[in-house]
Amino acid sequence: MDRACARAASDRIAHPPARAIHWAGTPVMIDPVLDISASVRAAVVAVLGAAGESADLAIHRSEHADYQADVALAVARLLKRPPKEVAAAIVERLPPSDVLSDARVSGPGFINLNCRPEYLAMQLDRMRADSRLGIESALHPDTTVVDFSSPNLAKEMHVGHLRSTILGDSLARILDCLGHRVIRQNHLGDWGTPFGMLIEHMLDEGAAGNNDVRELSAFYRAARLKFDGDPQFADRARRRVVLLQSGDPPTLEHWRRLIDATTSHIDALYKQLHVALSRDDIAGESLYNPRLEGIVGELERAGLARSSDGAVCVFLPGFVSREGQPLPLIVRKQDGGFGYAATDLAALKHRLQALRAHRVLYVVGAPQSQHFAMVFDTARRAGWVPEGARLEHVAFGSVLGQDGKELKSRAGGAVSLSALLDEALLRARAIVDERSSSLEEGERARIAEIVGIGAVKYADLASDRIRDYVFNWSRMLTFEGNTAPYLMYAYARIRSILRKAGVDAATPASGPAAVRIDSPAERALALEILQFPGTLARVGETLQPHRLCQQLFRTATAFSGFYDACPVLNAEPAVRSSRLALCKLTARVLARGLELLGIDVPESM
RNA sequence: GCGCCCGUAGCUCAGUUGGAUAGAGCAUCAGGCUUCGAACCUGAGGGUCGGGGGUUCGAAUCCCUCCGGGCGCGCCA
Repeated sequence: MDRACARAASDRIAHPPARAIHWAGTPVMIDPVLDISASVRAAVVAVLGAAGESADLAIHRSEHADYQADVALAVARLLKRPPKEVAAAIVERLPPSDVLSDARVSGPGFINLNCRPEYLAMQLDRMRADSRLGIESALHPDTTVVDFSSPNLAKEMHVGHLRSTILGDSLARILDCLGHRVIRQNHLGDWGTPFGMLIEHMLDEGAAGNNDVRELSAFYRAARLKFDGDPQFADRARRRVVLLQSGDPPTLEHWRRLIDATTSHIDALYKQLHVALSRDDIAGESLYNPRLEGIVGELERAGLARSSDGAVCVFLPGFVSREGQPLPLIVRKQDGGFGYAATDLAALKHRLQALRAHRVLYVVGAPQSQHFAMVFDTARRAGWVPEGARLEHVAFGSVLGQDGKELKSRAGGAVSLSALLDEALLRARAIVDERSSSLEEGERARIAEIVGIGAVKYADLASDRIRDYVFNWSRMLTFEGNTAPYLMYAYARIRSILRKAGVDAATPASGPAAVRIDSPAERALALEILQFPGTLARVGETLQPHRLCQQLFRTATAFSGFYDACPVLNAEPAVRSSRLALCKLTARVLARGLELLGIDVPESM
């Protein structure tokens, strides 16, 4: 288990376990590992003495029991006794418990642990009564900056932006849910040499079209061709950059027109994608322009940066170039202009000092890992990074085509994001029309939107982000296995049951304990549901939303098994109300989990 | 050349930071709808975890080495 849970577990030895449910954001310890740890810890201390206080209990889910503890194997060597004997001694010393029904030694020294059904039911009831579903709020909330999406000015968003946008949105939601103060930063690429080129081309052509970014994209390509082929134009473009950077009013006016066109384009896409990014979150490269001079000066005075071949560079130990020479981080170019290293350094300093961030996340592709390693290292050496602050490059793999080669926008082969989403909607609509032909037109359209967008996002989030991603329609829109539609279908079936039973779906439960755990299918579902808060806490540390996807998939699978084995509506009254409560709790977990991934759920489909 | 990442079933992927016989989905085969939604469920076959060493009671996981693939490595961002 994660560090937070381990800490909470040891607290429970010192203080009597609080059984009361706490409301309004105070921690509700749901995860059975916490209570199991307390019992096992007591037994281990009884066997080992003080050394047992710090021993790793290694409690986790098991195929052979509800949970297993591997602590005996780990500590056997310290005691110079056979692991099986140590395990038996620990089992012997387990205190009487309302948590565990049985514990036995197995294999070379594993301790298999089963929970009492009444205990699982009680934990579920506590979770049901909690509007936060047992998700603990961080005891020491961090201010966390999440830098993600980062489209470019005057260019259409394409598949290459998809991962950063979706991953960043999900991580921001999750960290926010865990009680941290999240500051979203959309590092819009709105500054640099391309804009001199664009504005110069605008002036040549008399206009830059209207506010349609698709036109602007063509405009961009035309300007680029001219820039590459016409040295005189290239010179004018470079001079225009200087005018832009020095704040020349007519130049700025044209630049703002580009900004307006771009923001209306990306706003529409964010809305369609259900990504929580607004204009207020835009902190583009231009924002840092006035500070670049000062940043470079500061680095020079600190002895970190020095002149090299006419540029100003930071040289860091451990970074070596192709020729074996020290590898520079170029903060100021030969021509006096500032590169993206300077901008990133200024942005980082701003986030640490003005925004007072404890944690800064960069949701940016893996190819830039060396760049960020150098930027972070420089910031530390400059003394900008407070003790304990974390700078993390949340790296992800490249988007590849079917041929396994990287999709590159400059090659002209990149699929535009809006075209991609349009196709996702069309394909989802065809499936919904076929499967849910009895529903009305408007209803089918709404479902197709939820399913289509959700499928695309989930396909991206469900695989480990560090791996390369092969862009593949059938992968995105296959509705089987670990996919959004599978989870949505489980949710829709629950909602159907709840509608028939007249149960309100969204609100926390009130009243006395109602859940009973009798059958194996109920137990399996209960154990998955109770994993939810701990999984979220873990994702908050590892920044791997695919672990949340995995957990939701296991929960939905367990529900399908339960659905198959356990009739709800026709069961006898006590069983019926218990199973209804289990259904409703499952629905809330699925809906909340998907919400944290930025994905909507349909009430029917 | 140096550095980082990846390599797991025919395909697409997990593997809870070192634990039991390496798990899912797709595909294949065999079953299950007069009962809450079959976009579902149950079962079967399918593996030298890229190769080889090492550490360990115990390795897909940690270390070394080799092979294969990708990316980065001075003025684009």
